[in-house]
Amino acid sequence: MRYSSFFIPSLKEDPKEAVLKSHKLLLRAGYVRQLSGGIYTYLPLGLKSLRKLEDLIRQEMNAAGAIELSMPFVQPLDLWKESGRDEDYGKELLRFKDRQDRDFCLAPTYEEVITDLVKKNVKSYKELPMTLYQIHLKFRDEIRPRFGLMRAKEFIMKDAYSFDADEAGLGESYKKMKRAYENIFRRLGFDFKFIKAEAGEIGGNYSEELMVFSEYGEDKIVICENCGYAASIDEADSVSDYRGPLESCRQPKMTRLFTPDKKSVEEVGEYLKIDKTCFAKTMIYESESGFIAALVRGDREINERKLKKAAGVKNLFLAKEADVERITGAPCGFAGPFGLNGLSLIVIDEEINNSEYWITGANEKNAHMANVRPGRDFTSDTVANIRSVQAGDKCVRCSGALTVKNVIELGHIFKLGEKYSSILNAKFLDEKGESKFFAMGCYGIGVGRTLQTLIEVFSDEEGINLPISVSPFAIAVASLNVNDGKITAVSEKIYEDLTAMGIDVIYDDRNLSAGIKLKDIDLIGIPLKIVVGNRTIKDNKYELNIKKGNSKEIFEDLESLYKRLRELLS
RNA sequence: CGGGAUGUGGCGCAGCUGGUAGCGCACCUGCUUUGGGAGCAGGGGGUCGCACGUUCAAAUCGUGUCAUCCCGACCA
Repeated sequence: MRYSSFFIPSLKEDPKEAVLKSHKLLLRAGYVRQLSGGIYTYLPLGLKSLRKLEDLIRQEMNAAGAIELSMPFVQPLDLWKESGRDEDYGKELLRFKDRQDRDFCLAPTYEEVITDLVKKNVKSYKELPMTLYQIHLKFRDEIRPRFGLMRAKEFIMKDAYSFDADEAGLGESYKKMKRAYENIFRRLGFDFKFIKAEAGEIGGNYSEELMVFSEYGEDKIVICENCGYAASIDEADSVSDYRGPLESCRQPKMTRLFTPDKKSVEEVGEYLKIDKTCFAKTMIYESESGFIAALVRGDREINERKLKKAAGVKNLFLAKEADVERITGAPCGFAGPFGLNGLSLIVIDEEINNSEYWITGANEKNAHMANVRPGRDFTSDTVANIRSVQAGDKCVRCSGALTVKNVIELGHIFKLGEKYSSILNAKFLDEKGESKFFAMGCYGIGVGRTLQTLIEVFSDEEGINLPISVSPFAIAVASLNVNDGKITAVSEKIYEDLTAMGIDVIYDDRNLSAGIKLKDIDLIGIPLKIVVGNRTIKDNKYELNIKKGNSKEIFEDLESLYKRLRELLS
């Protein structure tokens, strides 16, 4: 491909709408452009890279015995009403009507359609097991799309669905897919880990998320380096062996402390010169079944997912200031667990229950209370683990020190069991002639998100630095002066030779200064480049640059250069 | 949906105590240049997001609205 006849609108400066490094690079290197919030055009360069990534995924899916198909992006809403997920998905499901006034939606996922398809076309156990997949668009009307392709409303996903005769078969299909995922992400060069997860809207009884480690990941997981325990921050457990703060706090009754304008644990702790771990933080939440007070140790964060579970509620958010004032009788920042009005539940963390004395808010302005004792000075309805694990906490399995790491979720695999087959009445006949529901699994990879994560993980100061298997071109040939006949002749020959060798090459034949061309090639992420300039002609030697490691190799003749290239590309 | 911020040529920004819309880059023409974002000369391009209001006069002040981005709940 000649650069001059391709379309690569690169940007010299960082676009202001991008925050994440990978998002800036996607835009600067001319891979994508945003049309509207969460909706993107893949430019030619981004598309080339995407296609290579898709092919790599396809290879592993096919190798695992999965069969590719393509399902419609626009789906009749009736199917979603039948499965009941019409309501489950809520506003994320984008609905509209056709000209006959029939209801349709854009596919946020494809369980309904695939189940319907298999139900109508697979009748016997002899055809099982079967795994079908596609690499296709999905649309979820996200509340807040962000970070480029990381969370887009319209996005590309590889989704696979397995159908088995029974639970044991499902286990086998699931294992195969998991292995395929491991191959894919290993080939891409990622540092990743599977962790157990909640099933979310998709449902089912068992699921694991594939997490890639990255400093800028939106999710956090907890890991024990000692025994290999790993779980999402919302699921992770840690030992509650904390036993009480200060000796001086052990008093027969509560003591009032004057804390003028000191609201946060941070401020009060500093003012009183007392460690944050001596405090019990009281937070007031609002839920569909009323107001809830939740207590954790002062240095900890409440994990709202855990709290939801412990309180048995679906919707949970921090109460408004006015409500807090009404319930506690004091401004925000001075809440304590006693004498609260209009509360439906008090949930305390295990650590709070384990220890005997705490400092809490006094439920009056500018005051806190010391020597507050669970059971004596206040009661709780539920004791549970509602705190987020923090680094240094002890592992529940081996008591090793836990670490918390940022990750990006790129894949999610589920054992669905009979969830969809039973709702949609999808049955086959087994060897005894009995009618049975299919045992299903489903397996997703966010393909666009994976592309951006590759860029997030593999880039340098100059620009994108993708592995050759997914970079838009394998090699660039830069002619540094297109007005010089000799340079052009050599460049053209190399370009033609490489093309004849079947190498995916981009030939920078633009009539621009050398600096611009070299910068552009580095920015857009071409792993290898051959530079043809004055020196090439003068010394009659050929120069190959390797982006990874920023190294340079010189060759006496083209044959030895090509030989080296074949090596690098094999 | 709640909280915060920003909308000015293609991109990045200045102008915002009201009074002729500006800079850098990019773009077009010519000449010179070509090993890391070239030089000179000339040139084109903006109803200042949109609407209404205040005013003799609005990019500038007010109200509303839309869009984009950031923080939260959701998720590949």
